[in-house]
This record gives sequence, structure tokens and C-alpha cells, in this order.
Amino acid sequence: MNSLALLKSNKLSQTSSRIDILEVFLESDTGLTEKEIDERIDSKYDRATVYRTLKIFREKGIIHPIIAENEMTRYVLKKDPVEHIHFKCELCGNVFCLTEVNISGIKLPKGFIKKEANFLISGMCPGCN
Amino acid sequence: MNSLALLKSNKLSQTSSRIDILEVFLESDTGLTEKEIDERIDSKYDRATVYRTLKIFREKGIIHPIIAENEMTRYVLKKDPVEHIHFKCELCGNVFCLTEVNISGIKLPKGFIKKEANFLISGMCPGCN
DNA sequence: CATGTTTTTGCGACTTTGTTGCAAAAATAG
DNA sequence: CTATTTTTGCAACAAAGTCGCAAAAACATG
Repeated sequence: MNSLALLKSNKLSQTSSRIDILEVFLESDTGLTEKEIDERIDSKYDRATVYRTLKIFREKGIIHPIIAENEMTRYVLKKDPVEHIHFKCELCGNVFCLTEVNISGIKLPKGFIKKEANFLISGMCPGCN
Repeated sequence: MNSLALLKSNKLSQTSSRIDILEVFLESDTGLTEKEIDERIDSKYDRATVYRTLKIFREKGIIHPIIAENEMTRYVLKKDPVEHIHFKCELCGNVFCLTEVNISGIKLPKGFIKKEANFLISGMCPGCN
């Protein structure tokens, strides 16, 4: 995937900060916090800019959040639009999108209307095991 | 449920802060943030005390956390030890423990070992619908 | 490619959540 | 009742995230 094309297809202006931050995501296979992004771009941009960029990427559906306990929100590139489980390894810290796990069987009781879902399982990943 | 007995059975000393905070939980059917607890006890105790109390209650398994995006951690009394989904209504803010939804069908791929799970669905509850 | 308009950025100040060390106060054990 | 242990309040702190505003960069258009 190309960062310039990705910005274009989402109708986002091509600023260096957006390109750089997007490239960080493209090069990472893990969920990233704002802090981790900041490190990887050597604090080249203001924290406010990074936060604003993350917000926009999210609204566009380029990235999606992983919400874990006692942790800052992490983001990963949204490769698969299908709703899925996230797995966070407690040892290496890696976050995996388990798109192969079927969660379509989860049905809410009458009257509950789903808008968004967030499933996170933590434990040990195959690599650390 | 009685707050004094609950403290005793968990081998916690009976301080007025623990009793009061536990009572707030016993009287609430919603997940509560530290701030909300603070309001309900009229800031009778220091914030640090409330945080420390929440931590201990959690370690003892008296309460359990609800982790939602862009939200402070909420806690609810752990009535049912069975793993379950939480539902958060975006309108009224109420959090429901959907113990009736069966999630035992969720199986992780080979090599992944589950330690903890956090399932949160947000949307609209029957009351607001 | 020059220029006017729109969008984005950096800065700084701020809010909120949550933590920690330490001395005083309260709870508990005997 | 008293000694010991635990808990509390205070104050200071750290880190995440937001916001207004002026400057800078990107973009559209001729």
C-alpha cells in the first residue's frame, strides 16, 4: 500500500506529517500509541498534530482503535473491514487482529441495538508461547 | 448484600471509606467511574483513597472493570463470575452485563492462550429505544 | 507558476485521570 | 488498653488529550 494513494483516496491533503505518520503505520504490524508514533518520527511533529491526524485517520476508517485496560488507545491499520477480535500479547505487547475468529454468532437480547463493538482478549501469543 | 459482610469475607479492614464506597456500588445498577463515585459520596474521601479502594476491590474480585473508548474506566459489582459481554447505551450511559449472551463459542486460533477478555458493545438499550 | 483561499500546523496553556511518598490517623490483634 | 499494622489525606507529580490562535503549508484556479 502506498501512503500518497491512501491519502488521496480518502480525500485528505498530502501534508508531510500525514505521509510520515501513515508510513509508520504501514511499516508496523502492531497497534501503536501516540507516544510510539511520536518516537518513530523523532518528535518531528507536535503532539497535537499527531492526535489530530489520528482522529482524522480514524474518521476516514484508515486506522481503527484497540482499547485495552490501563493502556493508552492503540491504533492499527484497518486492513479488513470485517468486525473482529483483537488479541494483545501480555509479553511482547503485540496486538493481532484475529479476523479468522467468527463472532457473528453473538446475538444481543431483544431491544438492544448494536452500533459498535470492541472485543479484546489478552494473553500469550504463539510467538511467545 | 451487606457491605460489612462483603468486606469481611474478602478480608478487608472495615474503614468508613470502604463501607461507603461499597454501598455506592450496592445501590447502583450502572457502571461507575471514580468521578461518579466521588460525587455520590460528596467528595467525603480523597481521590487517592477512592482510587486505592477501587484497586483493592478489583483485586479481590468485588468489582470488575468496563473499558470503553474515550471513557474513563467504569466499575460494576461482580455479581456473576461468568465471563460476559457488556453493553453500553450511548444515550443514557447505562452499562449492562449481558450474562445471557453466550460467548463460549469464541475459540482462539492455535497457539493463542487467553488470560483475560473484554467485550463491549455500544448502542441503544431497550429503555432508550 | 503566481496568487488568493482553505486547511493544517505548532505553540502554549489547560483539564483530567491516575499515581506516589510521607506523616498522621484509624483499624486491628493481643 | 496498647503496640503494630493498615489506611488515609495531602501535596506534588506525570501523562494523555484538547483547544484557540496566529503562522505556515497545501491546494485550486487562472
